[in-house]
Amino acid sequence: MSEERRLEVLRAIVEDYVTTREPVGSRMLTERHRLGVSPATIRNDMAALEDAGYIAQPHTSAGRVPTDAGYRVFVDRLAEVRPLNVPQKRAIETFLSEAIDLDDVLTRAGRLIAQLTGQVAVVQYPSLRRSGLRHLELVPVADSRILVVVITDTGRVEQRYCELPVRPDGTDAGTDLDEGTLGELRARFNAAAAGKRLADLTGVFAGVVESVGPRLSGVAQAVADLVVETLGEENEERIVLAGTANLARSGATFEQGLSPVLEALEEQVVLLGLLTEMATDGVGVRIGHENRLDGLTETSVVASGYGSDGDTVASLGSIGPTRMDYPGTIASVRAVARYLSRVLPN
Amino acid sequence: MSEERRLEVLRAIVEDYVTTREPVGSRMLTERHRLGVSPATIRNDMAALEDAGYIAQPHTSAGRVPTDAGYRVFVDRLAEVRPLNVPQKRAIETFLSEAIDLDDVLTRAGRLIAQLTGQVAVVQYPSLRRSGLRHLELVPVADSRILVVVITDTGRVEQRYCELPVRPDGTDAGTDLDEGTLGELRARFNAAAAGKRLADLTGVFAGVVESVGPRLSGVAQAVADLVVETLGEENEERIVLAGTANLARSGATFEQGLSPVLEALEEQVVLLGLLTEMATDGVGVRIGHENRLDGLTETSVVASGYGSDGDTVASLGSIGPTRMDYPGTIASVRAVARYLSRVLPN
DNA sequence: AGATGGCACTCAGCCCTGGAGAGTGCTAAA
DNA sequence: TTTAGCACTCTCCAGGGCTGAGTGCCATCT
Repeated sequence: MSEERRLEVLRAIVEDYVTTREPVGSRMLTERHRLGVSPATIRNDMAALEDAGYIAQPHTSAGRVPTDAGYRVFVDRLAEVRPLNVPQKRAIETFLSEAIDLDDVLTRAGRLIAQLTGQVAVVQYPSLRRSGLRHLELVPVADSRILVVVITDTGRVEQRYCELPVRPDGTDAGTDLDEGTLGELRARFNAAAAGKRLADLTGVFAGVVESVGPRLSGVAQAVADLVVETLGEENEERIVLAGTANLARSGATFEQGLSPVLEALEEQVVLLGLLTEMATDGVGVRIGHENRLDGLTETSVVASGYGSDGDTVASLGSIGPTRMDYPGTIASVRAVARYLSRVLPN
Repeated sequence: MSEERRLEVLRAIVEDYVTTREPVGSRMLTERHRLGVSPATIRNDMAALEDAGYIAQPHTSAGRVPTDAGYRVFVDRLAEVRPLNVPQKRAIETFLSEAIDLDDVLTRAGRLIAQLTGQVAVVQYPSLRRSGLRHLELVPVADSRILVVVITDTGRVEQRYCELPVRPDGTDAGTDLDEGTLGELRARFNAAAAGKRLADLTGVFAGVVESVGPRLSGVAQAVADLVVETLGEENEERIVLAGTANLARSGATFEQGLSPVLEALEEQVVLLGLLTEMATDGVGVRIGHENRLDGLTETSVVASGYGSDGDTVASLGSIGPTRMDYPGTIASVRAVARYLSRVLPN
């Protein structure tokens, strides 16, 4: 009972099951693949594979279905990478290059992956950690709050409301913040901080806060804190989803129904955790229960990091039923990640 | 056969059907509502209501189900507004006031509506049309493109890539755009345009383009065009979705399955059209086929405009099966719209 | 020892049937 | 105009029998 043939049988089972969505039996297998042996032999191999935990039967006298472990072996040892064809590559390139801003690039990347894989796409916004500060803008909004807009040199724009501290004497710090004063504050900040990286900012800002005098120092400090926090590492919090409808359309049927899946997808924080956890160089695959997340135990996640100059600033990926076309999905995710890395500013 | 009782029967049918999700028959009706007449009488009324097109039977000898027209009558003439209770109002207020920026406010508003109604929430980003320009920032990204960031006085931030025109002599306009030159351009734009409204900008910008000299005028013109376009009316294009999972969870079952619905929800452009179309003062309701959109013929949309100083700058709403709790949904949507209007800057 | 053919067994899926239950429409009477 | 009664219709469900796909095991062949 040769080891290679057994793996060959496993591959055949996975491939057939992915395309037909039906448990696959020994006869079908011999008919559709040139394995060179009879159904009875296959049955013996299947029994061994079942003992090893790679396949299972939904019920007695049904065909076999790959288990999570089976898919894992398939992905790690059996799947051949299948590069995209030229028209597909073209499509990616032109579609991404038509984007008008960062939001648009990421949205398009999401749609692209969703369309290529026929599954749900997830795209994480690039981290701000490595960015430098380009410009700071302060906009009065109400007496007690101003809007702080941070523009980084990677072209990312972040905005935050800043609650102004109350002065010791009880008056709102913002009440006498007229255009002029705010303008001066803005000018000082910009003069001091332009081009600086996050690591240096704290020191630079301290200087600014000192220089503005006691009347404004509270406000200045609040703004400085907010900017540092914004550029800090906790803030990689936005993601783009696309292709949710594919879940329902594909007829993918989940034991629990698809509401737990949809719920998991709405938990952006958790999704983010998953993505960052998987962000290595190259494409990573999480199969079924390998995702600890409750709603995603019947799905697989194929994710890849991306980033301009080789180092990963964020991740993107595709989520679908464990019974998915792994080689195709991996190829698509990788291709989009690469093009995205090339297109991104810096 | 009194007209009032007939309407009363219609109301009872709608209410029962919404709660039980089962076709409602004459006996049930007499048992659960104090109508003071026998089932037989109800049957006569029901026959009349059916002739009028307000109710229908899924099959002979099943109970009756309201039609789109029936819901319409219910909403227009029979539904009593049911204001939210105090804890709910509190929840809205505190949850919205915790938001850290505009994105966050709208995301939270979406979640709120989704949770209150148990349906899908849609929130449109405020229009830029009435905003004034507060600041313009130019960031070099590549030789042939720069990033233009527009900050409005309502606290909205928009970013766009700007493709630089090629000079007559064939050289890229961006090649010699160093920091200094770009800084000068930026300063000129800001000095001239700060505080101006869209209507006045075209003229102001023309002056700037003139003043920068022939070497930069191409670039300046490109930037000016882009800004005007960005603030122009075609650009109210973003929306937030929330609660998609509710669709599946609610067990709402659609004839066509829910993929057409999910697809419709992904068509942001179309959704936007729907929302703006419905944006009047007060809450508007579109029932079933009243939405022309293919995927939404089995759903109803409850939407309301919102905006700071009384005039509507955008809309938000809730989408669910035609068999929804209209009074509750209307109350929730209206409440969130009002609080949002109050909280929004300006 | 490994591969094969044969055979008995299991079980989901399908169709058919009959009965129960819910609800209607109609008619005649109050 | 309302009501009671009655016949009729139709869905839903459970039971029963059949079919087909697939397995596991055993004896046999190479």
